[in-house]
Amino acid sequence: MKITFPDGSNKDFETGTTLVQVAESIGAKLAKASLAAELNGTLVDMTTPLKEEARVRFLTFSDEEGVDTFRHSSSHVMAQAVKRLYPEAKLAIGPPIEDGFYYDIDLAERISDDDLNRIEEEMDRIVAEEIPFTREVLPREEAIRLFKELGEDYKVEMIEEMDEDTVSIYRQGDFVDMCRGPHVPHTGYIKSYKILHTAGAYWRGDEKKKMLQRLYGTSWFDKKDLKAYLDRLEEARKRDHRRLGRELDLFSIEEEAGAGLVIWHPKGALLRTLIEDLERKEHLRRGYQIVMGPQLLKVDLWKKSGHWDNYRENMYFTEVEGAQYGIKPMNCVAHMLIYRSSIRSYRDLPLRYFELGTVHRHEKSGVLHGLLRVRGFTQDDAHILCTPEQLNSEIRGVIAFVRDMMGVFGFEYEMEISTKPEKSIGSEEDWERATQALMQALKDEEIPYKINEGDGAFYGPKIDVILKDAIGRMWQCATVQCDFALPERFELEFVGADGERHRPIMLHRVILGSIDRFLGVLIEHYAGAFPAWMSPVQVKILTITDRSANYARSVAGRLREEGFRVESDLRNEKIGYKIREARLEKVPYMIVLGDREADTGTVAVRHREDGDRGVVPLDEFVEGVRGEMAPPKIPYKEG
RNA sequence: GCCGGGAUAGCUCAGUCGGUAGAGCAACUGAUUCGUAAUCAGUAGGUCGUCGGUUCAAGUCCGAUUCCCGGCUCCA
Repeated sequence: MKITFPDGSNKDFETGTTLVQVAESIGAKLAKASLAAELNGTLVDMTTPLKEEARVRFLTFSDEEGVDTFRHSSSHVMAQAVKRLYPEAKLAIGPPIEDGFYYDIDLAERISDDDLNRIEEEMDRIVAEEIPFTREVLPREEAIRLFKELGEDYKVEMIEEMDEDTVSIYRQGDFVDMCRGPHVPHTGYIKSYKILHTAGAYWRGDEKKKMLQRLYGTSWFDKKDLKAYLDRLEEARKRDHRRLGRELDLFSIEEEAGAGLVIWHPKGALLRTLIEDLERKEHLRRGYQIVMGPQLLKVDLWKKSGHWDNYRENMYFTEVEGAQYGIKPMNCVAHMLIYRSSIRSYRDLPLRYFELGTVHRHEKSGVLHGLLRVRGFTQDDAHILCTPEQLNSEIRGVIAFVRDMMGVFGFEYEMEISTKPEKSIGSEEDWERATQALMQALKDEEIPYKINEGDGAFYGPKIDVILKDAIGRMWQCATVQCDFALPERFELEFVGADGERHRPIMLHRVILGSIDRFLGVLIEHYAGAFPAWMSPVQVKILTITDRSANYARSVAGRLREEGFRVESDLRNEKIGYKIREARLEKVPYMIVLGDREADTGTVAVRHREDGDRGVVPLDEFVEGVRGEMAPPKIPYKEG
């Protein structure tokens, strides 16, 4: 029986040889590292005996499938430990996820953090026992009977909904789980793991269904990798924007003021202003017009826009002299009124209305999260009204804009297109054309994307841009949405070249999204060490002794004249202490001034990254850093 | 909103069995005038998230509530 390997080589084996034995014949190292294998394109266990000639690829922890297999087996080991300690526990699902795995368990008793240690101890025993994972294939009915006997109601429910005639199950000792597999050969593989925390999770992700207990864990082939991962989590904790926001005195969110309402302190407000100034400048360059709408609009207008019917739950309302008003959750309505305020010709289009609009949304209490999920935030929002012919180039303009802005901050991002959902308005052709326009725009700009079928807004498809925070959570920032509904509801029109009235198409788009959320991600991205142009304090002047105070004041004055943002530390403290504090504040440039510098009109420059840069004349320092102190110039070609 | 955990000085945290509140850092005061990540000494700082209950006595036990943390659902 001939077995062929990925490099094209092949070898003969007797029928019935297992994959483990095949791997061993190649090398003990490979056999030890192989977690599963791909047999003629299908994932199988290493214990699988071979019947006929085949192509084989061994999967180790450096293959994605190998990692998934390993973590999936880890979740089974954890589940077995749980079942040993809590025989009445019912198992739901236990898949691998990025960097780990989880298992959802239905158990009346609450699993506390102390219990996690007990579960880990039980897992240690299971690992030491090196229990083999064995696969069986049962007829569907028999599998249902088995899991009914075991009281595993969730497994029964899943099998009953499956189409297949047979079901594969895996056993490890007295533990049985329904599972597609594959698994590692035995439990002894799972040596480097940790149960991280518990959480609630709805059965099947449906908030109407029962809340189960989810145990999150992580596991690695190597002890070193586990430690590296736990260290990485610790590092991420240090760059958490909520922690840095307090340490750098950027913002606060206070119980007294209300949940999800951000209070920007001077340094944070300055940071925000710098970003907003850049945005205004870039929008004007790209043919947007800056507009501003009110914070409250009458309820009738929200009824007309559809928000009353579709978004009321998320809105705040107030009453003034008997009239009902809604606080805006979006900026679009005022923009509609601006468009409608005069007769528009096709020659006027596209019209691009831009607003740094502060909106308020009533978010459920459990979802609030620092700056990343709040109840009041400012969007860099714009509504583009254009003809159907202009749609493609307008979308491309937005995509290019997103790319340019993300480039400024060095962000990696992912793009997704969300298509027509089940509940939607508008004609089939409109949807098709809009979706094609979005796809074509991404193709034209050579940006890869994935498709989220049926995830679009009810009024149109959208492109979403997703950024990651410090611990890998994904946050949506930029979005481009086609909207047919609002132009219709507000009866927007333009006079075409044919002299007839036509309906414009509207693009709703944000580039950074919520400025607040974006800054949260940005703080984590830079770990608080912002590039000089956006650092609230760009230069901190540190004196060696009181004697240098006057010289320090004159240097500070000169730098301020240059437009640099400067702070001075003239306290009677040792220089090491002042440097330490300035470092913790993550100020990009420190200038150390003592008698030597005062006598020669020089400054001793220290940078937060590379330390002491030596002594230079003040003018030389100014010219040397002028470029990085100014907001970046973004390359932009019109058209 | 749901599940679990939590809230003690500006920050990080300790506080035993219910018996009158503790540390380090920060702050303030004084001394020190110092050359690239923490000088020394002293002082002050708390309605223990809030409201209610049990008790002779509550930071500690019970209930409610607000907010926070980790997830789920939802989302910029």
